[in-house]
This record gives sequence, structure tokens and C-alpha cells, in this order.
Amino acid sequence: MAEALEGRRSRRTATLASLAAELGVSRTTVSNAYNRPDQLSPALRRRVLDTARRLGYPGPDPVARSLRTRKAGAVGLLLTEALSYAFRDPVAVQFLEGLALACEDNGSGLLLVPVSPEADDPGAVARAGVDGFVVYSMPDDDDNFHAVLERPVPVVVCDQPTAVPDVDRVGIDDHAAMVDMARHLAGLGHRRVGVLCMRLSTERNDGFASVERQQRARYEVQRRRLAGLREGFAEAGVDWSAVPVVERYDHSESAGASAAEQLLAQHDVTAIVCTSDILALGALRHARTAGRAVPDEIAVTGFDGVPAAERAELTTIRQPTLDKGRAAGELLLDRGDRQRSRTLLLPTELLARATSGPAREFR
Amino acid sequence: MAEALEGRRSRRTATLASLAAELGVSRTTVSNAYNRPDQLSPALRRRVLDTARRLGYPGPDPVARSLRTRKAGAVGLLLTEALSYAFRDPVAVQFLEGLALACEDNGSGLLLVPVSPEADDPGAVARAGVDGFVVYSMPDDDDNFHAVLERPVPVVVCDQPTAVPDVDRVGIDDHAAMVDMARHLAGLGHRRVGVLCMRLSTERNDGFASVERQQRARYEVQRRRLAGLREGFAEAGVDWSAVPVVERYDHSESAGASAAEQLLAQHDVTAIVCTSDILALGALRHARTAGRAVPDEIAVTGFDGVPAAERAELTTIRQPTLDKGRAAGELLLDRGDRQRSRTLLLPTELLARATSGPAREFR
DNA sequence: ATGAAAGCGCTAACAT
DNA sequence: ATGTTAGCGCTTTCAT
Repeated sequence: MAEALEGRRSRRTATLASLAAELGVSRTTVSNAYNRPDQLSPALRRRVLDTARRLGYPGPDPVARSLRTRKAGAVGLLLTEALSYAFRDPVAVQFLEGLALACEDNGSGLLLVPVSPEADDPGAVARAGVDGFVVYSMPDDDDNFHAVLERPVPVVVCDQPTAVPDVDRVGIDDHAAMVDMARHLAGLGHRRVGVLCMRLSTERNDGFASVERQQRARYEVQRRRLAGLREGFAEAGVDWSAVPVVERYDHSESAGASAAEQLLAQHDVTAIVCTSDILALGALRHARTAGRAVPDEIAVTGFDGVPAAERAELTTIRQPTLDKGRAAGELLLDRGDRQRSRTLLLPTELLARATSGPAREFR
Repeated sequence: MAEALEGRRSRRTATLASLAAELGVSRTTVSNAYNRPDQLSPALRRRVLDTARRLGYPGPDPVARSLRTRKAGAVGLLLTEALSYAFRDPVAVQFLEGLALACEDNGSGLLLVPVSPEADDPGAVARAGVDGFVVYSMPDDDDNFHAVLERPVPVVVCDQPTAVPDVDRVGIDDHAAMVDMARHLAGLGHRRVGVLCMRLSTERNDGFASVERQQRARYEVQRRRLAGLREGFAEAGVDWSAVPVVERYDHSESAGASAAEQLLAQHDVTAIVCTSDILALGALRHARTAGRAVPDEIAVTGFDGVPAAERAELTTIRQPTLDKGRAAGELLLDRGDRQRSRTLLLPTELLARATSGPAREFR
């Protein structure tokens, strides 16, 4: 009993070679017994497998096999945040579901690479035994991302960074989507608007973000969404330099709520545009708490189209997150002998729901 | 450019040995340049790294390193369902978050093993390059689980199967929790009750489950929860053989809704006890659709304590799902030289909320 | 149907 | 601080 436990505790006892010796056959034969049953007589195969069981041989070591075959049988996933964040953000979860679907179809494992934002040890990436990487939404100039690019395996990026030479990418047109949103609100008469956005750099800055900071943002997605809003509102004559943009480092409802509070404390706006549903849900919560009627007094919009946004009847941009995950996986796994890198832009959709309506002045 | 792509496409060009040859140093030195910077002069290290870059050497191959060091740097996760299910079930997502937290702390990767319920090829388990496995809620006698036990690495089971010799386990007292729930309802006067449960075997059976089927269930958790209910209601004089139990293979709200419908079509009960929140949420939805007032006309209870249950004010049993995940990871990763296997039972809590109230007869 | 030979690419004693 | 030696455990042509 204690011995069985011991046996399970990584003490490899028999090897393919020792088993072959015991049986008086070659290693090839033993290997074939596991990997190519048709290459040897059923009787011999039985004998091999029985002896294996008797000797406690657990079958070919997967790592040794991977070394030999040069296939790990797994896809690595690199995330912006700590590993566990993947399960906290509903958008990430959706993306992962799609990616997992693609892996499943391919019989590939999915290895979540343990990156710690603090310890900038890109070692984990270098140590990951994978056949390729999917990179989910990383800032420009990220060490871990660079480490991924060093690895001689295919890479697919989701969302950001864009424009990495020779790397496939799947994403959406963040700019165009936000131009749409701006037009939607401008069409409802909104001119005095405020914006809540996600972090723009890797250093924490919870507060207003200057136009310069917006343009220098290290997160391309945020940069493009803000630029889209700027362009869309410009069409309606809104001077962007007067539009307050509040940034939050953490991506959570409470961050959204506090950002909304900070915004409204200093600016009299008729609409709060958020660059994510989570932030918008927080803004909604603050509006309710503060007794600001939505959408009568103030409009609130999101981005992503998560289930909770639907329940809240949030006006938002729906993006096909699950499809992005699946497409990323397929791009990585089904690549034939394709030489050129590909970029896949998936469609988005403006969902005008109950949290946006005519601006106060127009009611 | 095309060459850079080619380079990324798994054609390993330089190796540690060729780099050493080029430099005229030993392989050890090159290895040290990467793994033990303190073992060689900074100047030499620079030279090694520079030459590596020039030659396109991507650093030590992780698989070869794993073979040599006998460490994969990753934990494998085995799930009941297809891989992607992990991201669809909120309870699984929570568990994974906890597990990821433990992995993170340990610098371990998390490998989701691609098991397909259909193709009973336990090969994926055998091929996973991991230092140990976490097994999440598997039925008794599962092929993939057996394959895990064959591997000479530590294993931690969450929930089920219980009582596997020499394997650590983390779980809750499902039986006791449901005794509590039965007492809660019985205390409110409920005597005519019905139950909605999750699948009891790997073959689909969407319909009523006989007492015998309940007792033969291959899913220990369901078996224990039903047994707990039986015991708890027995204290109030309820004859279990007259209690209708409706089983659903799929775990989804719509499964819960249809099960509730099936139950109510044939039985006049004052309470529907569900073995999961998801099923209960579905039952709630059906009750609303069918115009049955909850809790006035009928009580509905769940199990798990997911966020959606809180929003619905569902009476349920809260279990510390995230903690289970973290504990499973810690049990696997922080095992000292412990010889005995351990079982960790985490506490649960009955949350009496708005979906349970006095039985009709007692109002 | 089975075997022999030749590595896959690396690290860890142990020397020097 | 650097080199020597000795594998880690396996698969895969190519022969027989």
C-alpha cells in the first residue's frame, strides 16, 4: 500500500528497455506493442503488455516520446494577466471555451502557461513543452510575448499586439466598432460624453487619461477603441480634447463603478461610453446607487456582449469571442503548408438596448 | 521574412551542442549560460547569448530538458466532460480558478488533457507530459481515470470517485449537506417533494430514476446527495420510494426546465429539490413560465452556490468551489515527503433564501 | 514480424 | 570557471 503510493510518486521503475530485456525482445517490439499493434502478433503483444503490468511498467514515457517525435501534443496559452485571471473574466472564459473546442477536435492538450506579471521571468514560456502558442491580448513590448516569439514554433495572436511580422492573428475591427458606437450616441443627441477605459499601460494609473496618454497606450485594443470614438464623435462636431477619459487598472465591476463616480464628480455628461461590458456594468451600478436614471438622465454603453450585459439590457458591441478562440486554435492547428501569415477579422454588431436613449436635451 | 516564418515553424536549427562547437566551449558552459548564470563569467555568458542570437538558437529545448530533469513543470487536469465543458460550467470555472491560483504560486503550468467522451482513447492521458494529475469529478470506473492511475505520478481527486487507495482527495460531505436541505424543507412542512438530479450513469437516461437506479448510480456525488435527501426526509416520515426523481444527462438550465416540467406533469409536489444550481435555475424558469408561484406554490432549491443562484435568491447549499480547486493544487504540489494519502473535506453551508418557504398546507 | 543502430537535445555529477 | 562523461527513455529507418 505504502509501496503503491511510492510507485505513484514519480519513481520510474521499469523502462521500455528493461522490459525488452526481460522479455528477450528488442525495444522496437515493445514500442510497437504500444504504438503500432498491427506490427506484431497479438500473442506477443499480449505477452508484452502482461509483462509490463507485472513489472509495473507504466507505458512509454510521454516526455521521452515527445523528444523523439518532436511533438508535444499541446498548445500553449499566454495571457496578459496571471493564469487564474483567465477564469475570472467572462470574456476570457468564452475565448478559452472556443480555443478548447479547437484543441479537442485536434486531440491537442491546452497548456496554460504560468506567467506572473510581477516576476518578469519569461522562463515559464521557454520551459513550456508545446507545439505552438496562442497569445491572448498582450500589451505591446511584453517580455513574455517576446519569449514566445523566440520559440521556434507557430504563434497565433488574439487581438493584440497587431502587426507582428509572420504571426497569424485573429481579432475584430475595434476602431470601426467604436465609430459605430459613437455614431449611435451622437445620433441620439449626445455631445457631452465621458469614457471609461481599461488600463493603458502596465503601470497603474487610476484616473483621467490625457489625450497624449491615450495615444501612447501600450494596449492596442484600447488605443483603437478610443481612436474610433474620437473619430465617430468628431463627425458630430465633438471636440475630443474636451472628452474626459477615466482609466482603471483593474478590470472589475467595482473599478467601473468607481470610475463612473470619479467621472461624474467632475463632468456633467449625458453618456458614459465604456470600453468593456464589465466596466459598463459597474457604471450602471454606480448610476443606480447615485440615483441617476439610465437611460433617461444618462446613457451607459459597453463592449463585448457578455451574458450579464444582456441581462442588464446594456447597449453594447457584441463580438464573437468564442469564435475568436476557436479560430485561433484552428489557425494554429490546421495550418497546412501555408507560408504567408494570416489575419482573420471577425464581425461585430452594435446592440442598441435599454441603457442608451435620447440625450436629456432631446427628450 | 519568409525565412523568419520558416524559422518559427518548428524547424530547429541550432542546438546547444552546435552552439558549443561554434563557440569552442563545452555544452555544460552553454547550458550554464542559460540555467546558472553565476557559474560562468559575465563576459563569456554575453558571448554565448550573443552567438546564440546570431545562430538563431532559441535556447534549451524544453522537452529535452524535461526528459533530463524528470520534471515537466505542469499539472494535468482530467475532467468528466469534453475539455471545453470546463469553461461552460460555472462551478468548473470556479474550481479551475482555484487550481490555477495554486499552480501560479508554484510556477506550474496547467495542462488541460483533451479527453473526448466518445472516443474512449485513454491515449491522451498517457501522452500528457505532466508531473501529476488533478482529477475533477469523474464517474466510477472511468477509462481515462484508470489511465491516470497507471501513470507513476501523484494524483489528487476532487469530489469523485472517493475511496481510491493511495490517492489524495478534496471534497465536501455531500450526504450531510443534503440531510440539512431535507430537514430545512421538512421543517417548512414539505412532505410531497420531487427531485431533479444530474446524470446517474454514462448512458443517457432523461426521465424518472428508480430507487434502484439511484443506488446503482455511477456518480458518487449524485448517489450521496440522493441518499442524504432520503435520510433527511425519512426523519420527517417521508417514504422515499414515493418520491419522484427526474434525471437529466445534460447539465444545463434548459435540462432543468424540462425536468421540472416532466416532474410537475405527473406529480403534485410542494418542493423541487435539485442537486445543482443550474438545474434549479432551470426549474425556476419553468415555474415562472408555467405560472407557478415560487415559493408560495412551490419551493425550489439548488446546490453549489454559484453567483447566478445568488442573483435569483435561490435557496441552496454553498460549497467552497474555489477553495476546492486551490486545495487540490496544493495537495498535489506541496506534498512534502508525506507517505499517507490525505482526504480534505471542506465545509458547506445551507443558504435559506427566497425560493423556499412554508409548504402550501402550512400557509 | 522482429531487431540493430542511431540519435532526439539536454543536464548533472564529477573532475580540473 | 570550465570541461568530461554518461545517460534521461524513447522512436524510427533500414535490415533481416
